[in-house]
Amino acid sequence: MIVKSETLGSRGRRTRAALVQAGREAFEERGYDAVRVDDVCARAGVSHGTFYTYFGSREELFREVAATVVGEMFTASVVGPAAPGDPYARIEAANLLYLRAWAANSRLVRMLEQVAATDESFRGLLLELREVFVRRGAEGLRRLQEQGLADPSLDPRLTAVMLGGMVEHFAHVWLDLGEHADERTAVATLSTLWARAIGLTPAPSRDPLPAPARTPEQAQAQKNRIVDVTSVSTKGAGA
Amino acid sequence: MIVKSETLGSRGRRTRAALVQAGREAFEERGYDAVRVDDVCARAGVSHGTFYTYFGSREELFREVAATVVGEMFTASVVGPAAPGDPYARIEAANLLYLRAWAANSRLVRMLEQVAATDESFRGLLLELREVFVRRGAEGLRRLQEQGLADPSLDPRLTAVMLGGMVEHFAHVWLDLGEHADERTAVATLSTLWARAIGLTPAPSRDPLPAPARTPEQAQAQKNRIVDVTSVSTKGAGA
Amino acid sequence: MIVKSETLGSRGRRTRAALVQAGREAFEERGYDAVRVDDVCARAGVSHGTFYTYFGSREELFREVAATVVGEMFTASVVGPAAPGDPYARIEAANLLYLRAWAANSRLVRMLEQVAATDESFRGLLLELREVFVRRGAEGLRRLQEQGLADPSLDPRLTAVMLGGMVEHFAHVWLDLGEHADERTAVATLSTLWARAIGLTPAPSRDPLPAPARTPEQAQAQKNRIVDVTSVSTKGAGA
Amino acid sequence: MIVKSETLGSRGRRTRAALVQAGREAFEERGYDAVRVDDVCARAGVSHGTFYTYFGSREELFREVAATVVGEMFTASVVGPAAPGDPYARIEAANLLYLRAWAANSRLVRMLEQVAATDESFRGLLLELREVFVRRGAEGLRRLQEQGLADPSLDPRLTAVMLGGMVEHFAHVWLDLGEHADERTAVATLSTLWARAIGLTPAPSRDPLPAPARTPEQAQAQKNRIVDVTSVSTKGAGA
DNA sequence: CATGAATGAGCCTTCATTCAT
DNA sequence: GATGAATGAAGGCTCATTCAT
Repeated sequence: MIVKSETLGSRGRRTRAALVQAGREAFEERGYDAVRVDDVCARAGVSHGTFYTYFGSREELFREVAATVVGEMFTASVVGPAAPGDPYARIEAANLLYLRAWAANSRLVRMLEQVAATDESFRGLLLELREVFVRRGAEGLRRLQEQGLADPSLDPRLTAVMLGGMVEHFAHVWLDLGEHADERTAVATLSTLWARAIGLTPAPSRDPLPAPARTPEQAQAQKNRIVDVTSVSTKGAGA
Repeated sequence: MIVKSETLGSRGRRTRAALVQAGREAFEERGYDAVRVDDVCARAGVSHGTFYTYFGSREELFREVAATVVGEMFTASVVGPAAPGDPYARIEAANLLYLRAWAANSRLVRMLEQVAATDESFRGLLLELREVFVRRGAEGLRRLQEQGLADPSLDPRLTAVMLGGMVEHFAHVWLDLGEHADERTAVATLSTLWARAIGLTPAPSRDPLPAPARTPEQAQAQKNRIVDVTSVSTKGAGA
Repeated sequence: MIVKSETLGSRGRRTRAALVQAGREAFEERGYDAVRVDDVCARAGVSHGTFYTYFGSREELFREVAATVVGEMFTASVVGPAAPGDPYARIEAANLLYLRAWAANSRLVRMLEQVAATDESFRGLLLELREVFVRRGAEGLRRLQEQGLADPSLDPRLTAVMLGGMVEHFAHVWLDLGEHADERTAVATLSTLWARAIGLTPAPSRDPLPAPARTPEQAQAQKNRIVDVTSVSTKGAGA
Repeated sequence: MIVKSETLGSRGRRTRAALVQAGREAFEERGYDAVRVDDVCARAGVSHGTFYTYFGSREELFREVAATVVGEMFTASVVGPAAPGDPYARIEAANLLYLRAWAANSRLVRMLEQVAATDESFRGLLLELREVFVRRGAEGLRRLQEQGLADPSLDPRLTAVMLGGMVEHFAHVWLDLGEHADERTAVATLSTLWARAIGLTPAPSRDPLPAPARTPEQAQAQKNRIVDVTSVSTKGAGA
């Protein structure tokens, strides 16, 4: 009889948490398929029978671990409301958080992708995770477009998928495949590429070019305009 | 007692090829860990025992399949020498090929990543694969920089890693996770983002400011055009 | 540390009874081997641990359930002392009770047989159960033989085993295997067969040859009547 | 991959047969639920992995064993066509065969009943087994009724179920529960009871009573007639 | 007395690998 | 070379039983 947290006394709660933690470590270290239920139990210091008091299978444990990780990533990646008004700085701040969220969980998210490829029931969690980041990126871009600071002809969602993917993928290459870079440079470069890619324009007040477009025609016109990234913070950027 | 093709008579050669092909299909359909040696044998129409005449293990078969796939991707992604002189068009052509190479092998490359995460000996193949694309992208960028067409402050390799990752990742999201997009739009958007991100400047002779598009067709056509980033300031972005 | 009822306070007595009842239901529904101690506990509304306060094992619980059932069968199958003097009517009354006793407990007695096949210690209970019915049947037959109403050459015990078995077995086939029959017809037929088989003779005073029935009702009524086997020769069938 | 006999070479055929035989013995000795796959393998002298080459589970093995046993019982219980013309002698012959068929397989048939109680898919086999015997008995009775040798008012099927059950049940009590009797006496008594129960009349030619009834009315009348079993062979009957 | 968490023996099943034919 | 039968290590899971609270 598998038990959820709500039902448990403090002893059970502790055991369950120990299994989740042990599972998380084991998955990170060995990969999904290589993890044996007994590995997890040994790590958690319980007998393998106990495992089945709390989870019906390794898969179920992974579901819990994955949900935990996804939750953490949501939390960790929220740009505080007091973010700087400077759009570039906001992009940079977001990229830093994004990269760090991935730094903490890259392996597990890859695992989630792997499991989702086979097991339909994990697909949902994965899509949920991606959706949050995509939506956040798309909304940020839309806001900039509305403020006339970004190319209005870009499809916000598609752009967010692509540029978000750039950050996500770099995190993987950087952390898991050993591509050499320091965090500062990485964030700066990612942010520069991102900002330029969306045609980020400096704030209107300092805009050396025509006033922000408001009509579709104007928007279209602006798409082909020069991007002034003069005031972008690129401290630390460099190879 | 693994046998390479060179040693074999035509019968053996055929059997071996059947196993590789069957393995490739099986891996694509079921994922690395779910593939059983028996699945492969059944698909290839040979008995269990025969498998071990040619391969020492499932892993060895996968190594062969992966090498084949990597080879195909190299071949498939080479931008013909008769590529258009227009830098943007070249970027677009490369992205199209890149995306298609992934369309054909996305699942298997993810699998390679998965196996590489655990098995050191696959790491090399994966890095090799990535390196080819990274180098190609970095060299392209360096050429543009040398021609004064791209921001010279960008680190070519790092930029190639990031922007290449963008394409690669998008291919995965698009094909494996069902993100909706048509190939044309995808390639156009990726290319626009890429071109702008590196600060691509049009060849001096080209019209830097086409009149604003009015019709959808024009808009679409224009979307895939060169971005005029002539006046972009990149001071502070060091190489 | 098994506790019998005598030792217990009223709370314990209630818990124990709940377990026995729950066990009985569980055994009936799922069969001996499929019953888990947990099933019983859940059904009785007590925790695992509590079970072992009262019973040392599932087997011990079954022993108690079986004893209860056997006791009930004894009670239920006693033909009242005010039974009609008519021997056929007594046979019929006995068969009705017998059949009903089985209707109530067929599944559990089969289970007892099953357990007894493996576990020597249950053999006794089963034999006891059978013995009561056999003895009762044998004594009935002996009385009829003494009264000159039944074939004196039949071995009372062997005959009782066989004809009792006929009823017992029919109950099983009827209830457990879905052989179609209504109780009335079943009892009438069993009784007719039984009566004829032992060569039952009607009491001298009774009409040995009622006029042939014409209506269905009469036919039905007559079907359950005594068979006149007065002149049957049984030479050669020794006792 | 489970293998049926048809597909196998002689080696496989031998192994499979050994498993079936070993399973049969194991089931007989220990009972269904107590049999472990490994017991069977050890007895058959193969590794437990081999078991799964031929059967998917213990249940599947039992299905095969049960089918084999049922087949044997069919074969073993056929009364040869050259059976004596004397109805009683035929009854006796049939009972002897019936009893012996059960003597050989009593335990396994009880097991089949047990499994069928839980597993719907075994129900069919059990009912098939019973049906063959019931039908055979019912047809025998119907023939006697048509010949005016047995009570025509008896429902042939119901009677066959009951009297067949008597034999079947006795076999169990005798063999499995240790009721003491020698085969001769048992068969003689069963046959006498059976013959009398159906109102078996001697051949018409020697019938001391009215000519056989042909109309319903006559049939009904005859039901209450005396059974002359004078000429019945009861050799060996006696305690 | 009751609870429910923990235990671990025991059984089931899969599948990579070997090997005689 | 090919075959397919046999092997047994490796893991999964269940459930009766114990025990501290």
